[in-house]
Amino acid sequence: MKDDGSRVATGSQRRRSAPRARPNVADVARRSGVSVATVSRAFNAPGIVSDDVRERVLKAASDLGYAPNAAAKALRLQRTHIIGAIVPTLNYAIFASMLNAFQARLAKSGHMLFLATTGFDNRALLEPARQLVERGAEALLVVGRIDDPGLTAYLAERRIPVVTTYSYLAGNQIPSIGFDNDAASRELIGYLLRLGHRRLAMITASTQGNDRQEARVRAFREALADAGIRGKPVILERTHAIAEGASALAEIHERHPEVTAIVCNSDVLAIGALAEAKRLGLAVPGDISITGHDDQEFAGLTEPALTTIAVPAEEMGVRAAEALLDATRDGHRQGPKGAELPTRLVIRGSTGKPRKKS
Amino acid sequence: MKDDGSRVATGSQRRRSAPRARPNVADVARRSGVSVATVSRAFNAPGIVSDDVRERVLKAASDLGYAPNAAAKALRLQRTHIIGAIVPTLNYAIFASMLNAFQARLAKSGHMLFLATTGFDNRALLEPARQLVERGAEALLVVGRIDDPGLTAYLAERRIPVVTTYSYLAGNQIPSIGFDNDAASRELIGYLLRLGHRRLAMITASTQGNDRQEARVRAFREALADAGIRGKPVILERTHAIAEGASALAEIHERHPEVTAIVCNSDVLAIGALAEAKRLGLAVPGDISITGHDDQEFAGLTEPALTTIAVPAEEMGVRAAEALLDATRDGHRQGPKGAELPTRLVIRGSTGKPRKKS
DNA sequence: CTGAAAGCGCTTACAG
DNA sequence: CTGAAAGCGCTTACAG
Repeated sequence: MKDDGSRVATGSQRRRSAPRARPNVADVARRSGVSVATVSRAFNAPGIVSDDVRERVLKAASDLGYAPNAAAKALRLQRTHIIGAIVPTLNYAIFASMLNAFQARLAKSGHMLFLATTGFDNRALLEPARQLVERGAEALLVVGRIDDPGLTAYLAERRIPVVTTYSYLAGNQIPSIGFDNDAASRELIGYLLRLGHRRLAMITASTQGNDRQEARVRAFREALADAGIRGKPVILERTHAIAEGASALAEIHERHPEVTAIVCNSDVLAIGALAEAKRLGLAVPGDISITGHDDQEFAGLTEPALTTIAVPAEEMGVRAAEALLDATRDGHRQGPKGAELPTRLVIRGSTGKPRKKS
Repeated sequence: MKDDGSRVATGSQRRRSAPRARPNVADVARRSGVSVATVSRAFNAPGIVSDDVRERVLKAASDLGYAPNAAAKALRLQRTHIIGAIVPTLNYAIFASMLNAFQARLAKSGHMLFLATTGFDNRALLEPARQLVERGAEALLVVGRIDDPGLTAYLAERRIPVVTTYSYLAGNQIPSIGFDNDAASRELIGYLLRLGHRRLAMITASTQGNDRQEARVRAFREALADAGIRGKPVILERTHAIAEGASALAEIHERHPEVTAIVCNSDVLAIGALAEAKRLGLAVPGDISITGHDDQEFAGLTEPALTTIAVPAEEMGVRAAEALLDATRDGHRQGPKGAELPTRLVIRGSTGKPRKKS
């Protein structure tokens, strides 16, 4: 806890050597011959200060390179203008893109972003949330449904506005800005059924604490049932990686050769499946149709290009920022508002009619 | 600036209604029958407090849900434990990946991340840097060389440790953690020359305020000159987008049909070029070789897979975090240390011997 | 329109 | 080992 001595200094004999790194209101006040109160007002309520005094203060401040101390302001105002985000990872383009838009929107309103990354399991959200809040976050963006009642309680107790993204969850206690995972997957599956597919399989990322994957799996089961397709649906749960998509496809090929279409719950899994299909000499979509989820940039570039579901990543980021900014504004303390955003089924070359029965 | 009245309250009659959102040291002190000084010590210098008192304090704190106020600590300690990062965008996997590793490493040491995104032009770095620092960042990660002497001066004056990533710039005033762009590009170009290519073109992203692209362009010119290849090198400068890579390839095909190999300064540009080559009926690498830069995940998945340069994204993030953490530690105020990291030429299917002269 | 003073929530040198 | 008090840098109710 030792320092070079010039920064922290309690008592009266502070800063004897080098000039302090950052000038404060007192320095500006001295230089412009007014009180610190006036300096503060010149910045925060300029209309209330006489023109010449204001100019003098501003000039002095700029000469000195003065900028208000954020910690002091935060302490005094009980307002940090910091918003936190908890995302599974930045190594997934859709999250990165959402966050990019989120932070840009925050910056536009003079807010800072605190970022935490956790894995994909939303049951481990309390700790990072607490960290963020204790360090000053006044509101929180989270990806996916909050399952932990402890977290909900913690946030409610401190009146921290939260917005859940990715999944739009109607009627949930916590407002969500996202899309309907169930409907989006059903649309895709409906399209495959209409093409004539009867033997479908799903490759999903872990559903543990991941409501988005859960919803897609449920949609799959229900859509098949609704279509009168009997038998245990083929569903393989893997971790979220290209290689896992590949090995899952290999397993389906070996153990469920009747399958003609594979619904992957992320483009990453689909890419892996696609590569493995080629390796095995399967024609896509001739022998097997493959679909993805999210419409990452590379989805349009594979061979064949991937049929997938485009997801409003940027818009979720912007809307979440605005909802949180709003909920955090002084006076307006009634919680952020959710919003359901549309997805889009993007049909490309990786899907087609099922092969003739062999 | 109105509030619900229960949060900010100056004077003696504060919090008459609801209990305050967050308990403070005084609350804990009262509940455990000690002074606030002791409460503080129980947390920050536990060894100095008698066992039973410490336990009592900790119990009271936990009952109350006490957590220290970060702003107050920051003000008192003159230490925020916040580190800032300025990256061009999160929409580029390599930056996202670096940042992901950076923030994870910071979190492990109890530090928070402030993030700012600017475009690719490093001449616009002063404003975001100032924002970050004024809001409490104690150190800064920047991508690419800092060209603005105003920024260098600003940072030096406030003794803000900075680390520049991506480019390793030996002998620079500001330490850098990255790789040698020149050497990496030369290695790639050397490989193409050895394959027999004589007519090369380069597609680069904007070199404006982007030393990485600049270095690669320079390497290209010099490598060609060194190889005794005369004539004005074909260099197309585009913005950083798939479609731009595509249009650049089309232009090369039309105006420089003699070209047999195209060096793209990013995988994104290369992807576009690859797609356009196919569209034009050019065989890759039969008619034309195409290379990328960075080895993003999708680079191995295109058809043919992309020959490219793998870049140590995660490691740059981790090392930058450690360097900054170190430079920021109390006592140790001698500036972060740079490091040169290796790249790796990844040869895949998009490159081959040049076509026979037609 | 301006200033003196209190207080936001902490930590720590100083005394005991 | 513990407490009283000062002070980090701000803003604002209160007085003038």
